[in-house]
Amino acid sequence: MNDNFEDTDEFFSFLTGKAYAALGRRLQRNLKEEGIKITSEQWSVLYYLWIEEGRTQQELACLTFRDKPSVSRLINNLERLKLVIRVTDKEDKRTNLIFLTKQGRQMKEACLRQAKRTINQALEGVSREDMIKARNTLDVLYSNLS
Amino acid sequence: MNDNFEDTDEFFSFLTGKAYAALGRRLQRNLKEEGIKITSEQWSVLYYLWIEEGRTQQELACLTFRDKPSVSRLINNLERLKLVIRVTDKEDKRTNLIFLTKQGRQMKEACLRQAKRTINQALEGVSREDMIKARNTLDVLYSNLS
DNA sequence: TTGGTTTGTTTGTATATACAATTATTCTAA
DNA sequence: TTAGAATAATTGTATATACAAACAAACCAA
Repeated sequence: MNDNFEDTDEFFSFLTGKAYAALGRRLQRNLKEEGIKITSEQWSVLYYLWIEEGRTQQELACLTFRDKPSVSRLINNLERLKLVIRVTDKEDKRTNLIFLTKQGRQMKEACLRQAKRTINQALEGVSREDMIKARNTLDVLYSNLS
Repeated sequence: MNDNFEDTDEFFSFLTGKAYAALGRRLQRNLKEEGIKITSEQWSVLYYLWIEEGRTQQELACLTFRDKPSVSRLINNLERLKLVIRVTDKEDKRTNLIFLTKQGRQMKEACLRQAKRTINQALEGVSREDMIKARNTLDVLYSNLS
C-alpha cells in the first residue's frame, strides 16, 4: 500500500488543477486592471462568441467543457451584465441563439490583449514544445476519463 | 492580432482544467461505487489527514492550494459528515487542529484503493516520463503565476 | 503594560459547478 | 395524426471557490 500512496501523491500534486486556477485568477486580475470586471469563466464563453456569434447554449457547453445548466447560468450572468442576449431560434423554438451586445463586442480587443499578456506571464521559461507535450498528455487523460 | 488569437486558442484548449475536472468527477464516481459519498475536494483534505492528523486549517489550505475560507467551509462539511473534528489548540487558542473521527480513519483503505483505480484509468497509455514532464510544466506555470 | 500588528479562523457576498428532475418543443414511427 | 422518444434549456439543491471584511488571540515593541 505504501507504494500506491506515493503514486497517489505524485499524481495528485500534478493534477490538482492549481495551475489552471492560478491562470484564471491572473486573467481576472489582468482584466480588472483594464477596468473589465468579468470572471475567467465568463471570458471563456465570450471568447467563443468573439470567434462566432449566434451559437446555441449546447454548442457553448461543448466548447467550454461545461454542462448545460452551468452554461445556462453563465449566460444569465452575462445577460445581466448586458454583454450577451438570448434570441429564440425561429426555426426551433427550443433553442436559444446567443449574440453579443455592442458592449460585449467592444470588449474583444482589450480582453484578448490581456489574455495574451496572461499567457506570456504563465509561459515564461516554458518552451512551445513542452507546452504542447503537456497539452497532449492532458488530452489523453481527458479522453481516458470521458 | 490574428496570430495572438491562434495562440490563445492553442493555450486555453490546453489549460481549460477539463482533465482536472474529469478526474475529480471520476474519483467521485468510483468512490460512490464503494458506497462512499464524498466529493473529490473533501477527498483531498482527508488525504493529507490520513498521512498525518492534527494539522491546522492553515496547513491544509497550503497543502491543498485553497484559501483559508474554502478550507474552513470544507471542514464544516466534513464535520457535518462526522469524518473529522476540530480541536482548539491548547497552546494557541486561535488555532484549530483537525483530527479524523473513527469513521474518517476507517475510510482510508477504500478511498486510496479507489484513488489508485482512478489514476490507472486516467493514465492508460501515458508513460511515467510524460506524466512527470507534464507535471513539471504545470509546476513552472503555477510558480510563474504565484 | 499597553497599543498596534500579525496570525488563524470565520462570515458575508457573489459566482461557478455538478447531478437530477422538469418543461417545452420537435421529431418520428406506427 | 398522434403518442412516445429525443432534444434544448431551465430549475432545484448542494457543494466549492474567491475576495473582502471582521473577529479573536497572540506577539511585540516602546
